[in-house]
Amino acid sequence: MPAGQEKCKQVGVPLPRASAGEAMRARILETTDRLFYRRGIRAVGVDTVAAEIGISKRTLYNYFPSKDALVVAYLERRFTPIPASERSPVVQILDAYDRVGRLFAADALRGCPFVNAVTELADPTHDAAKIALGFKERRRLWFRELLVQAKAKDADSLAGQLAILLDGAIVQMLVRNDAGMAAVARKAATTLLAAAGVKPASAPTRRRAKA
Amino acid sequence: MPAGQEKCKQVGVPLPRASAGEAMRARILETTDRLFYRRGIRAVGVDTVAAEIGISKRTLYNYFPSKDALVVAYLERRFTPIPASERSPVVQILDAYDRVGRLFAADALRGCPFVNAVTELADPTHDAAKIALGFKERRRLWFRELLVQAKAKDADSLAGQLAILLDGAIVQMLVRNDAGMAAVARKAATTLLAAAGVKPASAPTRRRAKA
DNA sequence: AGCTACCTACACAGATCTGTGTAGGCAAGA
DNA sequence: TCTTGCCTACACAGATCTGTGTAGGTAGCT
Repeated sequence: MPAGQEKCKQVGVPLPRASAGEAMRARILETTDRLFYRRGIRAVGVDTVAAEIGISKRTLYNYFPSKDALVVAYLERRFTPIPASERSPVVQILDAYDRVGRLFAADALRGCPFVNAVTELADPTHDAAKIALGFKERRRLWFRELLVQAKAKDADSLAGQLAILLDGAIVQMLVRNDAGMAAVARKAATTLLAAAGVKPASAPTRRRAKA
Repeated sequence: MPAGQEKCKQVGVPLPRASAGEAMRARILETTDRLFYRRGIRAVGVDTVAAEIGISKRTLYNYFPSKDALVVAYLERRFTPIPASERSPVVQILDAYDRVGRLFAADALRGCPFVNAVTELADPTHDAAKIALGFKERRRLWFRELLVQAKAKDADSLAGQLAILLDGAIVQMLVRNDAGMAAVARKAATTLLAAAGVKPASAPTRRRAKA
């Protein structure tokens, strides 16, 4: 969905202002992400977003027709592709737990944005619910693919278990305000992997996580 | 915190209306619970609660001085003591996963009320955050006690892992709209228990969950 | 210079929310 | 009967929110 085009009415010009429109859109989404994620979607008004960016509310509504559209764009922007990795499947899986732990410790994690949106909006028919479902499903399939590569027994079920562990760790970090829950989940993941016949990378629990 | 007393100003009367006040308070909290939990705290106004009960907003504010107080009372009411059980520790633990699965299948579960409150209010200093933390900690300690009884290895760490699994299952049920995630978490719990030297009750995964 | 597209500032409609103020009804007990 | 306490109905203040309407400024392109 390219922005800045629907305004040009097919006049044939090579979209001279398209990049400017894209930049503005990016600025809006950056600030929206920060505010919606940190303070909550319902707690942040459109006025606040516009004021924080330094633009008028009118301009914001020129880029997004409604707050709902802004919410959807916010979640779609969070739905970034998983970067490919050269490392072993088991390391990639266990790294997922380390990553959320590090993010929380760096005060960059306030729960899962998709889960938060589902909770805040409380409307299963909202597009946000579909996006959240898509995100969870993609991660589960990613886990499953890695488990197949690692020749784990019952990769399908185990992928779901590992996904549950990851979401549980995020929730517990939020409520307990303790980044250590990520390591606890990681340890459980290690046990589950071992039970599925997958050997851990090096040491079973501890791993150097400098910075 | 007994209600209906602070109104009586110590005149010596044996609280003639105390029971009526208690009943009203209970009615308010029942409806509040249903609305806050199903539709969300921020989405439900005080007007809506009063109208649903069939009382005036003024009366509601006679029992609870603010919406925040109502939120706190709502969460405190959810913080019920864990009923003691005669059954084996392992069965009690695994039953926790079955229970959330059954509740979700019966459409009586829309995430964890404590986690939802933390997410919706987005304020770590709110009393709701403390109550939520207390709830999570109590359940972890309950798991730990049961694990000690079951002579599990490393009961302390395992209790945290099982708690993460339970919260993860609740989150995933909410987002995926699939009660089956409870059984997935249960299976992971069984694996973790087995790895800790604890034997499952009867069959390792399947369990008769009629009704 | 003139045109066009985008931007700002600002007001405003209309809805919603929390919390209070007031006047009066009604039932129980002295 | 009279008082007291609780309830209702209703209006309202004041804040907030989404979304729109309008007038005018400004920068780039022809």
